[in-house]
Amino acid sequence: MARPPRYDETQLLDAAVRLAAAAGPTAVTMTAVAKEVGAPSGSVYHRFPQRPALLAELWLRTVERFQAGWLAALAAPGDPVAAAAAAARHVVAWSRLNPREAAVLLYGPDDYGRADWPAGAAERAARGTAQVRAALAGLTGRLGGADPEAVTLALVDLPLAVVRRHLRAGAPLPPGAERLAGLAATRLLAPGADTGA
Amino acid sequence: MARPPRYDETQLLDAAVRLAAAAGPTAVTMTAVAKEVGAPSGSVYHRFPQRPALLAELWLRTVERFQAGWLAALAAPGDPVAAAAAAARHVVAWSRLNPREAAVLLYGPDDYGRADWPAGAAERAARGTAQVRAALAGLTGRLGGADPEAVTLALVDLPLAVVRRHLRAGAPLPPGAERLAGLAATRLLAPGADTGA
DNA sequence: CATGTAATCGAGAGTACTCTCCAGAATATT
DNA sequence: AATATTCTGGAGAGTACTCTCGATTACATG
Repeated sequence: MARPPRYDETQLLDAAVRLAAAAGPTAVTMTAVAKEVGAPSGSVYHRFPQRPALLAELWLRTVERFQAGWLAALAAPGDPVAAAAAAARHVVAWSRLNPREAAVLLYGPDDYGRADWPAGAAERAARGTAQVRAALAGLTGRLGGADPEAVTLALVDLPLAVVRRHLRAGAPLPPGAERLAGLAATRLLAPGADTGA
Repeated sequence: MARPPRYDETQLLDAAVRLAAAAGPTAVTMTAVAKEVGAPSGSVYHRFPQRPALLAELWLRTVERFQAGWLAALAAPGDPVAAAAAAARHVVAWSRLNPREAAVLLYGPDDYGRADWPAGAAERAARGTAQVRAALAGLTGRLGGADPEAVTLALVDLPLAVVRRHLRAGAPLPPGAERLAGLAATRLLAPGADTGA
């Protein structure tokens, strides 16, 4: 018994992703989102009571979509080094398929105003990072005493580094990017040489 | 024959670095810089006619300080892999010594409003990146046909990745960070396995 | 068709920032 | 001491954005 929505949450968040990818988190103003979808600003406030709520949802939706595939890639049984390489390659492959969402992730939650997020959002973010931490710890164990710093680097930060400059420039990823990320992860975690302590 | 300056450029830029490191480029407003040094806003405009001029100088001064040491580390004669590792380690060591300036570099020039920079600034930035590109090309040659993508990754993006999450969190770098960056660069560029093409 | 409900629409108040302008203050030189 | 010169200090106009609020619209149900 109600008027049907004309601008739904998904539509507004998609617009926010475009804005953030093009010009960074600060470009995601309520006014800009409204203009992007052709709505008056009041309609945006109907979905998201304040700007921090929109930014939180923008960040969380994106990061959760990303993590789902990453965790799946990492969960592959068998050789842990191969699983690590698969996860590293996944980061690049996902970025290639979703360049705008990947560009969102090049910034950190603080850049999306985490300090002002509504109550539930902080916990949702914590759950996500806890999952990632657990997965990293699990792999560290399977690798038999590797440096946790090296593991985090190989599986998360390094593949993002492969992708970063291209995404920032709005350029397509080079053909060998997945392979480079996988190779770097493999070499970094391969047994036989100590990875520090 | 003039009144002595009370707020000089260096002082204002140092304040800008603190603000940018603490809360990102957008926190560097003219008002905030003025408040940080205890001056009225007019005094800031006396040194920098517009905000983009201040942001440009903030970026360029920081990046040039960084590049000087990096280029020196890379220029070491002898084994190119060792030179690469030295450059990678340098990135981490410099970040450890200058965490606030390093935090500035975690963002890109676009985040500092490059599109609005005054005339000379764009050229200064271009000169810097040209030097870096030349150095990277030189090392690629000395390595004998390595993948340029891999070289850039090993010497620049990867060490920044080692350092990024800690700097963003405002946390000190872990003790083994230099070693990890050097190790990763060495393994990535070591001869004997193909690095893609 | 009448009614209830959720959504839209847009004007406008409040706030923060950029930038202008100019009177006055502090020095070096003559 | 007078003068020229550079800088400070602060008020205020213009602009962009956040958020509020009430009137209005469109649909589902009985």
